[in-house]
Amino acid sequence: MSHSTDPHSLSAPPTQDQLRGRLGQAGLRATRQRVVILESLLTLPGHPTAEQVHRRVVTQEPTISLGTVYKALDAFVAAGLTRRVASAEGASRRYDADCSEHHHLFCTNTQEIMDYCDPQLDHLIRDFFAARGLQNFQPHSFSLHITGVKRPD
Amino acid sequence: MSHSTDPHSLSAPPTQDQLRGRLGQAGLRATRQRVVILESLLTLPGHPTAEQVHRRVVTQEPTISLGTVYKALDAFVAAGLTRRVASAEGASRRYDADCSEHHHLFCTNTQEIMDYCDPQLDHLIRDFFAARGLQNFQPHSFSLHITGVKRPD
DNA sequence: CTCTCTGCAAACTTTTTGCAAAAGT
DNA sequence: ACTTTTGCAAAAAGTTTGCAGAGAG
Repeated sequence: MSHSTDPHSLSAPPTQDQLRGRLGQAGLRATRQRVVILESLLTLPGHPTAEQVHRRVVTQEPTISLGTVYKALDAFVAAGLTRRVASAEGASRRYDADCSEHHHLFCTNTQEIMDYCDPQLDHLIRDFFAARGLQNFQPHSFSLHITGVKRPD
Repeated sequence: MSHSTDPHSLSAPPTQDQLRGRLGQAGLRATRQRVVILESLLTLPGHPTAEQVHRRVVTQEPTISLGTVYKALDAFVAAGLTRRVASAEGASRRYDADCSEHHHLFCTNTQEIMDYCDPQLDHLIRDFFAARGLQNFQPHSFSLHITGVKRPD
């Protein structure tokens, strides 16, 4: 993607300590379970469901329960570490470790949801609404949902 | 909303015949149930859940079952009469009778989802992507999700 | 040591499915 | 008449909750 950044593929995988740090900063206890859950969220492609996070996480922490994943994800969302992404076709809830403003590419073939960051686009949209104004609505944030098909690279 | 049009409030309520026509064109049999379901979708404010459609529809057709509402909505979506709207905070699926391209205003106070049509905005976005191009993605349609708060009129 | 978090299981909500009877074309 | 659709009820899928015991700070 020429002008976009993908938060999942940019940086080296976060260390245990970085993950613990993020949890601590958010006021959450850094349990083994939460560390692997947060790690999964950061490394799993797209916007996984609780189920997908659980499947990934049981390989590292075999006794972890799906309920714990739900509770941890709720805690992350409440703490602002993570956000819920409206799921594309009404399936399960999806979570995104990236809280910065970004947009989504939704592929109708593979059902994948990819992040798309583009400050220039953000700027364009903000300017548009700054100039135009909505009569009875005060916009706060924008997220563009782009439907289409992934091209073979 | 100064420059937008709301498909739910624009026109006079559709007649039975118009509803039947729409169903027929879509290749669906015009049963009593489907007529009232489609009517509810068109007149209900926002983007109702199957549950909400059912609650509305049982007043006119008391024996209609929730399962029928689900099946009818699925049929509408398959036929292109209706589309699913990604629900805001992971609640139930929501449906929208309007298939034309439009955007959504989501109020964080009332949890309402309002339609927002703006050809100028569409144009702006299309131009932007026409000029820029995405490397491995062929965009097809765009929908802007605007989060904010409703202002008292 | 204290308080939060986990694991488990049960409850709940939402959606899907199967099938016989009813209704539409 | 022929098929699709309905209604019902049961099952599946997804999510939440309560509580006793384990683990973090």
